[in-house]
Amino acid sequence: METKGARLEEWSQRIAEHGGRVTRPRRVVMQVLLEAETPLSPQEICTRARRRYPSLGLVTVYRTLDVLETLAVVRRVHREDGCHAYLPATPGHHHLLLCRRCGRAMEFSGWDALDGLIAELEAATGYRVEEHLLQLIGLCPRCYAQLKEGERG
Amino acid sequence: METKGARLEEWSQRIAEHGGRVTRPRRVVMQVLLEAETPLSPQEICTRARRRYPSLGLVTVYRTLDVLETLAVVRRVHREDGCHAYLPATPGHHHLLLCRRCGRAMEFSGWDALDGLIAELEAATGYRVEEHLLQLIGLCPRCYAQLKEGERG
DNA sequence: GCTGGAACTGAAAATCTTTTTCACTAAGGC
DNA sequence: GCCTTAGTGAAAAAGATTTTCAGTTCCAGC
Ligand SMILES: [Mn+2]
Ligand SMILES: [Mn+2]
Ligand SMILES: [Zn+2]
Ligand SMILES: [Zn+2]
Repeated sequence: METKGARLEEWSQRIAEHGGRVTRPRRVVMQVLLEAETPLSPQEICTRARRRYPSLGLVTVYRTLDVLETLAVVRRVHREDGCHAYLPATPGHHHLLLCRRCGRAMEFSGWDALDGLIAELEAATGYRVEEHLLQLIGLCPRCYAQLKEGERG
Repeated sequence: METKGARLEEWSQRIAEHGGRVTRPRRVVMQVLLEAETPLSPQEICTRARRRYPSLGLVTVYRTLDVLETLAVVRRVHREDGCHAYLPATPGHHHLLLCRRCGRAMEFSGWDALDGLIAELEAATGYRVEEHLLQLIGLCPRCYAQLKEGERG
């Protein structure tokens, strides 16, 4: 498993390669994202980042998220109650497993049995499928255990 | 296949059962949704509905969408460029097939080979999966044909 | 059919979120 | 270290959604 520091370094390099500058505000935003246990909204990112760098502007958070999204190192999470929370993205195509109780998110892949199903659907409908969005919502092991306990009393 | 009128009637009944009133503004919003070829934003719904009922307030569109979403007769579509377009939902659990060119959307179901895959994932991760969001994005047959034609000259 | 009262409506204002503008700052190649 | 230019933060603007409120309309009960 990759350390936080290594990923920060990696993201910084990606920004530089892309012709961008690695500034202090950007570094702080990246750190907050990398340390988060759950997806965070721009507002939440700003609040947390200001604990370390109080003069940070919310505008810069938005701009940094744009950059990171372009570089595909962060991903947006879609939920019924709002779709503007961001998560570090491991490279490549991934799906998301979300805990509805604690908010924890987990990426997974290597699961493209989905591909066979998509092929079937293409044959049946005439549609050409290019990409997909798959998110599973439920309970993480920890929250599931806690809820079962609660039921007992 | 169910007619538009029949579905309007059905939605109205659902509202009444739920203790709500079937008012003229609500009926107009429902009609617009039922006639749409693509998912529509609240703003778009309002514009179209005003052609028939000019005094309609945008607020009422928001409120009506809330009601219809609660009754699960409309569904929100999630896209990278925004997640606030609404679509009539056929009852039960469904997935979405979206055309990235013309915007047309198509629900599909009866496809829960996905269930087997979810069971595997639960075993592997310890997560308990309760619901999921699956949207496939690509080209509808019509748009695919047109694009291929365009390539030729 | 009327009527009374609660549900619903639209305008305006308030609130939130995101984008734009602009004068100033600081990365980082030289 | 210096220079250029990308990036920054404050403020304002633009957009989206929610709240408030006085007036209207639906419809259950007569
Ligand atoms: Mn996939
Ligand atoms: Mn399904
Ligand atoms: Zn979404
Ligand atoms: Zn199409």
